[in-house]
Amino acid sequence: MPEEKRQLIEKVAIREFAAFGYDKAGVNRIVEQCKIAKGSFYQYFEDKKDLFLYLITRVGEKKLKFISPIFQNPGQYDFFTLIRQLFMSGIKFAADNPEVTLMGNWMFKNKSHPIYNEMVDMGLKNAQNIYTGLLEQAISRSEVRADIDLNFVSHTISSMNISVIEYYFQNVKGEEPDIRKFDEGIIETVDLLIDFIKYGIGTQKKGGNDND
Amino acid sequence: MPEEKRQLIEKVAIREFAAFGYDKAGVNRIVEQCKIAKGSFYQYFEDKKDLFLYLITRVGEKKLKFISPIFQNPGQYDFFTLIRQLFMSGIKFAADNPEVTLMGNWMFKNKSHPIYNEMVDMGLKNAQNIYTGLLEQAISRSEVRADIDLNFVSHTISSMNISVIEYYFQNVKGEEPDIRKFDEGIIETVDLLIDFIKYGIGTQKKGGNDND
Amino acid sequence: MPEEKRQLIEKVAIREFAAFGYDKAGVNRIVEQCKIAKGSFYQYFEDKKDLFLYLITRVGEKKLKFISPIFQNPGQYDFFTLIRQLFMSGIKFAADNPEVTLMGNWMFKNKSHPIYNEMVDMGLKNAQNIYTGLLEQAISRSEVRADIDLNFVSHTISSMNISVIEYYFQNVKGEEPDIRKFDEGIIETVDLLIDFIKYGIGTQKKGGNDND
Amino acid sequence: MPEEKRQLIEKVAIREFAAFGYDKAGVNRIVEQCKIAKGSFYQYFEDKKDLFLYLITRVGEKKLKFISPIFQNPGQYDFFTLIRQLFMSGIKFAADNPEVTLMGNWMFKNKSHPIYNEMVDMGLKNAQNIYTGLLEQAISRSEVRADIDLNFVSHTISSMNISVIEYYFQNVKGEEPDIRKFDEGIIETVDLLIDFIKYGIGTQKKGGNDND
DNA sequence: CATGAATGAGCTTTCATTCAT
DNA sequence: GATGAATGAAAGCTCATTCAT
Repeated sequence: MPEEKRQLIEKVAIREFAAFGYDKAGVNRIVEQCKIAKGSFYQYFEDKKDLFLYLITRVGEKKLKFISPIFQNPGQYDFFTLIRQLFMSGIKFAADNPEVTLMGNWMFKNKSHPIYNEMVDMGLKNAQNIYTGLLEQAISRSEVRADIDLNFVSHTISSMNISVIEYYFQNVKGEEPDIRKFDEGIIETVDLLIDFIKYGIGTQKKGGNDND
Repeated sequence: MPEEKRQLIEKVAIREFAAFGYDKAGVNRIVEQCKIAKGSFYQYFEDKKDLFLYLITRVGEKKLKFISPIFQNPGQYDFFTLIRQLFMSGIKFAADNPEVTLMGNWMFKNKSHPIYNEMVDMGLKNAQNIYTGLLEQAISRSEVRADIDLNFVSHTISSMNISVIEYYFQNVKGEEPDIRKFDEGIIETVDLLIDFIKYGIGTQKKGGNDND
Repeated sequence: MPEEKRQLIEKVAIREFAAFGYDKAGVNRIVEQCKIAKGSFYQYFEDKKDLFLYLITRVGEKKLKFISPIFQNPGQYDFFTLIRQLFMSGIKFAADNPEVTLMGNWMFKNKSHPIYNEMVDMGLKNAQNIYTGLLEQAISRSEVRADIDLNFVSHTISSMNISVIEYYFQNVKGEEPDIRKFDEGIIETVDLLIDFIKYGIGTQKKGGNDND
Repeated sequence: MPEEKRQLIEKVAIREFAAFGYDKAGVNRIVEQCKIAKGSFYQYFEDKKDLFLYLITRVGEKKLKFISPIFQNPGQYDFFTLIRQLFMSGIKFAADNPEVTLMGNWMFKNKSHPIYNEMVDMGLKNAQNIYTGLLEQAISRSEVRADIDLNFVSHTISSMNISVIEYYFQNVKGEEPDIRKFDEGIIETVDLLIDFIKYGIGTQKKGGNDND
């Protein structure tokens, strides 16, 4: 399969899955937009499922490459700075690749869909695992309270990651694409969220350990 | 429509929508499981959409009735106690009505689906609005920091609500239904989450205002 | 079946058949509008066909009664005066009973429909037969040329009868129901048609018999 | 779509629409008779409506091509000769293409059907317009009386055109297809009709011009 | 390898008719 | 007699997948 055609199919198919979700996405529409024959499509990909899993894999790689610079010197940042950077690049990635993001979010939100299990069987890690690792490190460095449930907190932070991206999509939809304006607004929002994660939203200081 | 049959259809249809989502849910499967004729179904409901919206309405009513005791004396609890109770009864409701919950969550996670707009056109409120109101009150009482973005925080707490329910479903799926065990585990989890929301997960006290 | 209910069903059913034709007419809609039970309907009538044929019969009787005065002294009028009167009362009947007329016209225009044969098997005469009789008499009185094909001319005049009614329906649709205006316009139109039938539309006199 | 199959579908579908009308015509029956899969049908045509409108267009073209020679030298014939030729070729066309004709007549007789408007929106002319133009010309040439209602007469002649074709179908149905016999009989019938239109059927000459 | 016509099980929905109450 | 819930065949249409060319 020539590189050019592969990229075309990828682009069109991601848009399709992003717009309709896995079930309602149509092979017909994809091949029509790509102006390739249906038969050709089935020579490149076994079936719709194969295409989807291929794309999910590629998307994962792409996103990982996008955020990997953050992990080059993992020791030099504290946990909250790290996840701030992760959230920021997550949103930057979403802004640059909205369709890719929508597709990824669809998968995240449809973990009961049969195809989700097929995905995990392929060995794809999801973001949650990353947070679990970072949290363990942060606890060992005393940056994070030790009395948390690791799995639960990583799951929750993961949800917040998706949540903030969706919030962004909902609130900037239709606005003029002033990049600076976007940056300012979203930096503020992420900072609020990190603040939220770090300190909560209560006015009282935490429990009895304030006086220690 | 006799009460008995209405309940049967309701139960079967909720399971269907929960398992497959709106689009992939099949009227065929529903009538087969109910052992009623296809024609009978269409005497009870105009179409698939009608059934879905009817169920969503019923589910909303049911859930509202379930959590309404919390709002009987809204003044006597502080914000964090209130949302703790909301989360708790949300999870209790989810545990008692897993399919109903899955169906509700499907709707929550598919706000771009055409049927979502039809639902809001019917006047159904979603959970987020509740949080916005509670947060405003909490800020006026100085229970919550005033420098938060109301919409964003209510959106995030709403997501956490769903998130914790999903976490619960994933982690107790398959286990024996030992109610006591569940209660203990989930109380702990919710408390952790409320703690999370209230104080964050950082070991440091918030900013400079500790010394004020 | 009480008289009151019979008349209601008749009225509603005629409107239904007029609006949708035999095939698309719905028993559901009829019983809904009549506010009678479906079961009751099938106690009055064997099936949809039975209802239709009953109505067609009644309509035929009604129309015959309406135009019968014309035939009380058939000898006193010449052929063209008679059919002028027939056309006139046909249109008057159509104006007074538009739905009945539409239903009758549907049957006239769907002679290839299976139900048409069932109708003729019941022994219902159609208008064409009337014209055949009148034409025979007119020829014997030398009011009409003898070199015509009886069946063909009666068929054609019959078509014209329907045609003028349809023309009327199309051209007065939406106008205010000023009866006088209607009468004037339609009298003129019928006179033109009778003129048409009597003398044709050519400017030349017929053939060589002008010089006789 | 291969020519062979296109012709098969066309033929079968025209027969179906001719026999049952638009609403009762069944895609199922069509594909069964063509021995093609249902899916194939829907690759050729968007839906039933698309098929019908395609056929009506084709039929219109076919008929227009059939009668177009008549209009090559429109000036050389008087009005009555022209419509005689139109009627004659109309019947000839009907004899050669009975199903096509039945389908066209169905449309003519169902002007209140929703699909009729879709047809006129496509820009298809109906026969009536042709007669209006010819009549205007004929009046200016003093071949036709000037005191007629143009719309009404063209509408009536149009009806007669359909009427004569139906008369023909009814009276030759079942007879052996002796072309010569047909020709003789139908020529006679059309001549009678033209005579009818030209001079009417009265024995008296028209109005005051008898004494000229 | 490329093509796109062919496939057919599956979908949602309709409606005349029946029959137990 | 009255009722209306129950019926199920049949309709129009979709779409992932196959395969002969």
